[in-house]
Amino acid sequence: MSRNLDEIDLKILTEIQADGRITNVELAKRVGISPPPCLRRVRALEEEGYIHGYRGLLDARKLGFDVTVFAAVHLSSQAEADLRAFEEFVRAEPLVRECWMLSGEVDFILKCVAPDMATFQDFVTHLTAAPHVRNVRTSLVLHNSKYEAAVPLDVRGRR
Amino acid sequence: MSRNLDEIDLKILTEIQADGRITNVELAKRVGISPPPCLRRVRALEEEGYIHGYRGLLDARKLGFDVTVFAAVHLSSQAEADLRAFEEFVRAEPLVRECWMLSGEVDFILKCVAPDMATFQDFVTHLTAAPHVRNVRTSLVLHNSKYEAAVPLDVRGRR
DNA sequence: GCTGCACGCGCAATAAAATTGCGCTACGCC
DNA sequence: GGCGTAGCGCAATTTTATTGCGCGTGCAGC
Repeated sequence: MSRNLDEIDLKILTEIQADGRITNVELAKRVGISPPPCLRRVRALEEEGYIHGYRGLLDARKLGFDVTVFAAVHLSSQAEADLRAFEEFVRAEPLVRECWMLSGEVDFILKCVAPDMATFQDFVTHLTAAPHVRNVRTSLVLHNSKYEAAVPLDVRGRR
Repeated sequence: MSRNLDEIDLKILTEIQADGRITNVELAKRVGISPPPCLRRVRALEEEGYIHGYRGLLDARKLGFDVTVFAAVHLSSQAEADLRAFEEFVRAEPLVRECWMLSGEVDFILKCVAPDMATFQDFVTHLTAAPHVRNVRTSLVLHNSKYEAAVPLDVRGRR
C-alpha cells in the first residue's frame, strides 16, 4: 500500500501541500530535478493516493458565510447501522463541511458554516431531530487562529 | 470590501474550490466564457481575497500520521494577552494543524495530527503545561465521514 | 435622443508550461 | 563482466497562460 518516498518526493508533497497551483517547472526547480521526471513523480503520487486532490481556498466570510460552528454530537445508539445512518444524514447536509467520528464521550464532531445565526438555528433543529441524535452541543467560532495543510511533513516519523 | 459577484464568478469559485488545479481553458469552458476574461476574473478574485490560495490535499495516514485528534482547551484566563499568547504557542506547534477560538464553554478547539499515540501523548503534556492552560480534553478521530471544501456556494445567502 | 466613457468579452499573437518519446547512466542480479 | 530495470534529462510537440487590442453594450451627462 505504501512505498518508501525519497527526499524528493517529500519535498514535492511539501510544496504541493503549500501551493497546489505551483507550476511543474517551478516545482522541479525547487526540488532539484528537471520538469519531466518531476511531473512523473507528481502523477505517481496522485495515482498512489498520496495526493487526494487540489482545492482552492475560499474566504467563507467574504462569501456571506459569517457563521462557523463546531457541533459535538452524541447519538443514543452506536450500532454500526445507526452510525452509518447519521453519516448519511450529515453528508446530505450542505451546511456541514466536515464530520469526524470520535472515540470517547462525543460521537461526532461537525464543522458547519451558515450565512447567519438564524439559518444555523434552523439547521440545528434539523440536526437535533435526526435519527438517534441524543444531544448536540454547539460552539460558535470567534475566529481562526491557525489553519495549516493537513500534514506536517517536516516532522519526522514516516514509513 | 465586497462587491457583488455575478453568476459567472460564483461558478468560477465553485469549480476552483472543487478542483484547485483545473486549467483555465477548462474552467472557461465550464463557466461559459473564453479563457482570457476567465483568467482575468480568477486573478481579480484572488486579488480581492475571495481566493486565499490553493492546496494539494495529502493523505495523512499514508504519510505516517496515523493519529488525528481534536483537543478542546480551556484557559484559566481570557485576557486578550493570554489568548494571544496561547495562539502563538499553538502556531509554533507543528502537530497542531488548526486552531479555532470559540465562544462559550471551551476556549479553543485544535485539530492535531501525530505519527503515533506516543508522540501525541508527549504533545499533550506540552500543551497542558502551556501558559494559562487549565484543562485539555482530547478526542481521538476514528474516521472521517465528510470533508468538503469550506464554502457551500450552492446554498443561498450571499452579499 | 446623442456622445463620450467605462467595463468586460473574444480574437489573435506570444510566451510558458505540460507532455511525450527516447537515449543514457547507475545499480543490483546473474 | 553482461543484462534488465528504474529514473533522469534533453529535445520536440501539444496545451495553456498571458497580453494587447478592437468591438459592442449600458449608462451618465448634455
